[in-house]
Amino acid sequence: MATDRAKTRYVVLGLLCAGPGTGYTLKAAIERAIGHFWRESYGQLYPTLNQLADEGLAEKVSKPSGGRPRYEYSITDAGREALAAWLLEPPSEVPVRDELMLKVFFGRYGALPTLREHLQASLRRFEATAQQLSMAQAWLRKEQADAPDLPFWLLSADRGARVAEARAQWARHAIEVIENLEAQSP
Amino acid sequence: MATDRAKTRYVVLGLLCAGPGTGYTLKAAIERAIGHFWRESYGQLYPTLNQLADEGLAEKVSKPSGGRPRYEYSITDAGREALAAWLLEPPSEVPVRDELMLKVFFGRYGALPTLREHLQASLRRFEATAQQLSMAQAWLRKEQADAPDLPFWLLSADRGARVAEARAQWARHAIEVIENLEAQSP
DNA sequence: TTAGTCATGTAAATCGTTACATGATTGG
DNA sequence: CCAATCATGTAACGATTTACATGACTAA
Repeated sequence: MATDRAKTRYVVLGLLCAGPGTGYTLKAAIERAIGHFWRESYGQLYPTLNQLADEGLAEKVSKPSGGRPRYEYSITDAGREALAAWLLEPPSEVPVRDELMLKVFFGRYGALPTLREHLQASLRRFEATAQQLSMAQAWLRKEQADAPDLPFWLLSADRGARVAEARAQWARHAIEVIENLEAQSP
Repeated sequence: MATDRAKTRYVVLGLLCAGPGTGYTLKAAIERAIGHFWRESYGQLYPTLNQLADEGLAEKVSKPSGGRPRYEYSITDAGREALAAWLLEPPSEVPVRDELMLKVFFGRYGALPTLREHLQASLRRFEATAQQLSMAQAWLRKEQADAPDLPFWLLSADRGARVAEARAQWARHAIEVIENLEAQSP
């Protein structure tokens, strides 16, 4: 019974709107398209797919490729309705849990050089994300120019890029602050 | 056995470094000080406190106030060591799961006015957070001017303010985009 | 007197990751 | 032939939330 805290269902239904797919291809699609704000594991994905099929929100069709078992899922009308209903509900707040920030906040009880290294590693990741999402936007504008989903896809990439850029700027500032602290104390 | 994916332990240990507290006051401190990047429930907090006491990382002392039971916890040397050891480890990546973004990404399958309302509600929250954290920084500089933790506290508030500001700017842009789409289609 | 705050916990349910288990196909 | 990729799943464990249960103190 659709516990409804489980959002995996809607991720799957949303992606199936763009066309049928297997557990494997959906996993790849999640990483590629929404990986900057959502992730799923196979352990979550495969049971959810079977559950959606049981509930009639998706249709499961065996499409073996070679000797390999393969199940393709497509969305049903009931599935589209379930997705639309969920889209109407106000989104729940982000459950924020950022371990880097914890280590910054409690920074005084650790070693400054280590903290700086954590920050530098994070900065590299933030920069990579920001750049990757900027490129994604350019690619979308060029290659998906007439997809009806385009504005929504652009918006999500844009949000990712902006947040990553803000995080990167903050990290640069933080590294400076820590370096100053390092210089002041032996 | 310190499963070590459980970060609640370190949140508690870190806060106890600033002085002893009860489960209730720690919950309040988490919300006030690190609520913009971390949250805990009582269901997590109280068992963790007892566990830390069992392991000798915190000391539990009964301090009833009136007829009311009350347990004050303080950090031990072993607790400080455990915190310091954890601070050395590289932070794990943020497990990102942002429901608003999911609703934006799948926006085409829902109603535009509803999406706009979700965005407007989120914008208000982002603006509130940004403003609140800016004020927190000013307050910290004034009232905690000589706390040795000051730079670390400022850094975390700064990160929250920057990210919230970036999100707010994005939300304003997103609302515009959705309004344009609404104007274009009946 | 009543609402709000202070205060501590447990139990059930669920959510989610990680590790395990297996094996075919494809490109170099 | 070997590594990477395609492909599906389960089991165990652990993390986390939510609801429940209880009750004293305090200020308006």
